[in-house]
Amino acid sequence: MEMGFQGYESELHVCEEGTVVVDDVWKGPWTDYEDALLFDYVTLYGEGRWNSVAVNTGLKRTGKSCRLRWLNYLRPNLRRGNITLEEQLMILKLHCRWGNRWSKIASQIPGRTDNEIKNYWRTRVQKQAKHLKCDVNSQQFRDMLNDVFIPRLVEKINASKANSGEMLVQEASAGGVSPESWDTHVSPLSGLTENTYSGISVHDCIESTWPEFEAPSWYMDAVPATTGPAGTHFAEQSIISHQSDVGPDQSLDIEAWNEESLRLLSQQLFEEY
DNA sequence: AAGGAGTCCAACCGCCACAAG
DNA sequence: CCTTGTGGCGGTTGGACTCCT
Repeated sequence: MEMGFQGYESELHVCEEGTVVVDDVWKGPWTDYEDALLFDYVTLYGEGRWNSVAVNTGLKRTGKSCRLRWLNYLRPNLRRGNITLEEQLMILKLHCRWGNRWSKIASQIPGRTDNEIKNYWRTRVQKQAKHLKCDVNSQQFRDMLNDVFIPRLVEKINASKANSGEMLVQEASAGGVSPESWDTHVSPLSGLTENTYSGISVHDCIESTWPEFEAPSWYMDAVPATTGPAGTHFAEQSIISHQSDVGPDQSLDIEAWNEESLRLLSQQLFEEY
């Protein structure tokens, strides 16, 4: 063995099922041994110099592969499980600001990886756009996010907070339309036509593909379920360019992360708009 | 029960930026 | 400057899993 990382000299010699060897480099799923080896090494010597990690441990993986495995799977403080409502809210808001800059978005959501957020966006959010037959990067879809999805998320979060007696998250000021103000925001956005959505009911779309966004009563009242958003009213607003960086990063200390800090960060995000 | 469709996610790929020589 | 090595990032893919008919 090349530079045997102590304790593992005799273990890394069998290529497990599913692993492919190309030019003496293993590809495919990581084995428990590889994980343990990488974890122990990085814990001992720290992150960085990933090609050295591969060489010094004897792992037949590329440095890139080691880095990815560490960041997306082995790194401590990774948060597992479903994306919470608060996290969904932050993803939507931060994507409005930064676009597909997944690592930057991930840096604001402790415990989540850029890969997770990217996957979430593709499987959940892009699906919405697809069902609505509009481009996920289009102004129309961003308006939908800001006017329908985000306010609804805030509503859901507040409902759950209210039940537990916690402080409420501020109503989205990012163009969010309250039930009371709905009729006063008569400003149909250009492009929001019957044709754009091909007659698909936004409500039906949301219901079928994104259950968390169970439509609130004010939305149901305003949007005819059979015709979709055409002819309905959306608050006119300026969408902050996803290219524009606003203020310094406000990363949280991962070590100190908890539900409360995430909630506070969510509030900060609203106040910035 | 079977198999086809849809979903999710880990892992890889290609490109780019940057630093060192 | 140019080349090379490395790390980081976003996009894509393939397989496992779940759901539906």
